[in-house]
Amino acid sequence: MNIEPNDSKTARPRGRPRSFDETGALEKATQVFWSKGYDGVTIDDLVEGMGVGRPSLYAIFGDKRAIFLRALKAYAERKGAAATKALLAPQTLRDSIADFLRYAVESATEKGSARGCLMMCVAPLVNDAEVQQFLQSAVAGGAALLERRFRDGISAGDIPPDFPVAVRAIQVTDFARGLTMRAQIGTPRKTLLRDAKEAADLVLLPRLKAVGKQKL
Amino acid sequence: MNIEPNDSKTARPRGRPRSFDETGALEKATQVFWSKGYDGVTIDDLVEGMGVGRPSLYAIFGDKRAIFLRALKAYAERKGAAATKALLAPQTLRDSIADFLRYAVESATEKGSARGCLMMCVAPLVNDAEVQQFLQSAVAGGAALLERRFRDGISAGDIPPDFPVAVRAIQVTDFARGLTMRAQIGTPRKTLLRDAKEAADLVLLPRLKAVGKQKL
DNA sequence: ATAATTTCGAACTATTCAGTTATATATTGG
DNA sequence: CCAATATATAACTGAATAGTTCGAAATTAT
Repeated sequence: MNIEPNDSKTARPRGRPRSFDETGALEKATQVFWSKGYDGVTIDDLVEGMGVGRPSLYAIFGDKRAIFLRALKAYAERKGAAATKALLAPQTLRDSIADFLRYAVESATEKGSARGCLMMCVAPLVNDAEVQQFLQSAVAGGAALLERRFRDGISAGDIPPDFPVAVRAIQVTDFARGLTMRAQIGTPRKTLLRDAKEAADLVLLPRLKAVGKQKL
Repeated sequence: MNIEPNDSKTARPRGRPRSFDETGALEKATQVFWSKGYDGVTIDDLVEGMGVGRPSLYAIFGDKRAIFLRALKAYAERKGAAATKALLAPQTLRDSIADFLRYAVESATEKGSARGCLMMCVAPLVNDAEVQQFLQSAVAGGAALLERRFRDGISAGDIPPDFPVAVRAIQVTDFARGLTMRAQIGTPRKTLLRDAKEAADLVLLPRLKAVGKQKL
């Protein structure tokens, strides 16, 4: 049983060829963890879901923790790249923020995949220092990216120079988290897309002048 | 070993008295689930954490699922009552919203307890129809409560009559979710309290007039 | 062809875990 | 004090689980 397309260039290694693709197996592992949660996953779940035999799984990927870490990092890289693309595409600030949140909703409500998000809904419950540290830096990175986009918006004149970029960047990420969490518990995509749009509108509102704020 | 205060009135049942308090044991179960996640908890964890012997645990509470359901419902009632209190206390709308979000942050960063929230961070991962349904109604209830508070704010003149109450109510809950999730992954309470304050400010901003909105 | 190398498939082992059972203990009622 | 009742403690049982071992299979190098 040899599945490999064997892309010409790569000199084939010596022994029996693998019956699976390493990257593909990791993506399948992501789905397994995503749908069952870290602690809910057994090695047998991974064996079945990844299509990799038990001994190969241990030899090539290591134990559950190691598999999760690799899956998480690969997942974060994919999602991060997509989010960055949505955010930094040449368009108005409003469209960038709206696209960012829309992407969050869409990927959290994709058909064929578990709902929610591996990084927001699953990984935070993993009781492991390296996972937690990775999450912290991912969160910080996302906020930093958004802040940068807001600053570009000031340069472009889309928002006033006194726009509170740091605060609003965090607020966008909090909205993304809230929307994603609701996706996980079954809120329909349509509802979330509407809410994402409203959220984008809200975070783009400029500060009220002091006199107006007093009234509240 | 008899711990019961035995509050006079209650006629004592016949056999050997229990060495634990049922409500207290459930609160301890909440802590166990909260800190380890549903799937991460074993019966032995509950036996140790609740201070209830194994056979008594099965006889009185049932299996893990039953314990979780009772713990979740009791927890939701406590938190819901506290949030309602913060929200409906006689004060300005701004203070109500700010208190609501502040309470969310404080209870998600309490010392001695796991960080985050049983309903937002743990329960969504439980693969059980009754749990999911309970969460959905809890989410809807929270949003309805906030919407009511916003409407009262219109009556009181705190916000204009065209204030988008439904949208903003959902946005407050999304912020609460985002803040809670960040609490779980270790964001300091101080940071979150600041962000909660900013979030309250943001959701109270009135809609921009059409002419202003065009510019963005 | 044959040897060397790598993976695959299936079975094995020790451990952990859920749920139960048996016996001892504490209490009420007569 | 003795019977009845309810809980506590400890040990037991069968199933699930993690990680390993071993022979068969597929491939390359000679």
